[in-house]
Amino acid sequence: MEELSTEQKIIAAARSVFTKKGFAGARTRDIAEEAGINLALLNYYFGSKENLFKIVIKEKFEQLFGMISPILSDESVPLGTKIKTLVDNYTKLLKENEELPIFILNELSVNGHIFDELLQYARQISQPVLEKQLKNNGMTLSVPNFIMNIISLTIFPFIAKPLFVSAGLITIENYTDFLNERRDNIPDWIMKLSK
Amino acid sequence: MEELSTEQKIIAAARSVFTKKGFAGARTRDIAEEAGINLALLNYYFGSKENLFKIVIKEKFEQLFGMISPILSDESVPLGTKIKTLVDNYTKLLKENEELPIFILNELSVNGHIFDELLQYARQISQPVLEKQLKNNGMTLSVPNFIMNIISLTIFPFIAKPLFVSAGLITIENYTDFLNERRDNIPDWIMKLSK
DNA sequence: GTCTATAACCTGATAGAC
DNA sequence: GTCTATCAGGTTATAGAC
Repeated sequence: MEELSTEQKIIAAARSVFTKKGFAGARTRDIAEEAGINLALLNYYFGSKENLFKIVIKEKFEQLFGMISPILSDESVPLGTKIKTLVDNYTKLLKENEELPIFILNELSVNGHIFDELLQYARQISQPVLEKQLKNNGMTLSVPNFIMNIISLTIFPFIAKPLFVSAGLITIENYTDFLNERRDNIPDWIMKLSK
Repeated sequence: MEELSTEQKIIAAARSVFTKKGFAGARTRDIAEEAGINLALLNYYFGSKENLFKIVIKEKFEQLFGMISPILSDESVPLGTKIKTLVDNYTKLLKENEELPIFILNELSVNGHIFDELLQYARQISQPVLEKQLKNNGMTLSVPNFIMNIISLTIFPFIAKPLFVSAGLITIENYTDFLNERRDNIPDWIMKLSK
């Protein structure tokens, strides 16, 4: 077990605080404290709150959306496998990072300008491969709808957790089971509603 | 056209600023300015930023989630009509209030404690009516999955708009058409994947 | 009720010692 | 590199005149 460098300790703390509180709600003091270092040191290494934030948001954005294009664009993988891989990977990722989607999507909505550089170099999803596969499987759905359906059904239940729990629809103890059950069902659902 | 009272002008401005920036990112100065009044007056009427926020968040929460239970609980309405009503109402509401879902869901995640009182009195969704209707329609899906599927497919596309646009999947000009097309398709999709 | 002025506090960032 | 101390600026909230 290796000790983290000071720089890495700060980034780790920044990940934790920023994803929980958002940019505006996070305080550099809290990050410093969680990193076990002094506030001055944070500025020594990263110069400003915004610089540190950009490092974290870039990382998290990539973590959340970086997998879509590689998985969907591979021509040699059958459509059914792609769906299953995407749903499985997201469910695993989000179980371990519950605040991730709401963090990214909220910052995208509130501080969209911070993403300008980031999105400029973002992999654009290539549609022709998927289009062909959908057609070959006798499916009439458009590619954007196909992708939207997968990630809506998979990601939204994580975002809506506090709501569903408080509405009495699912208990907090059963929520993981609920998500696992959905993970196993979504691929079939997607095939059904793509025809 | 009636003039708004000062109190109402402040609330209107608070709605606008809070939903765009979130609690932490919003400044009372901006709210006062947008209301066309002085900062002191805001505190004269509402005492604190948090008090004003509670009024707005309660209103918005109700606007976003208040419709679910009344629509779904009415025993005399056929299942297909319920789905269509829910999807239509949400699409209309969110077209006019794009930041609404991310605002509520983010505050729920970041400042959950503010909702404590609010959720205490929240209508719990009664499941027996829906359960019966699902069964009578030969459907095997559980009620929580049924509700989750409807609101995932309907609400998430609004939240994911900046993402889909920047990924080059849909242009900003075509997004409204995309949402309208989905609104018309989702009821069929829901029926399909509930069997 | 509404304003100006200011208090009280908080937060990001820096100076300077070690 | 790391710390303590502090600055500079911003933000919420209030005092007090009108």
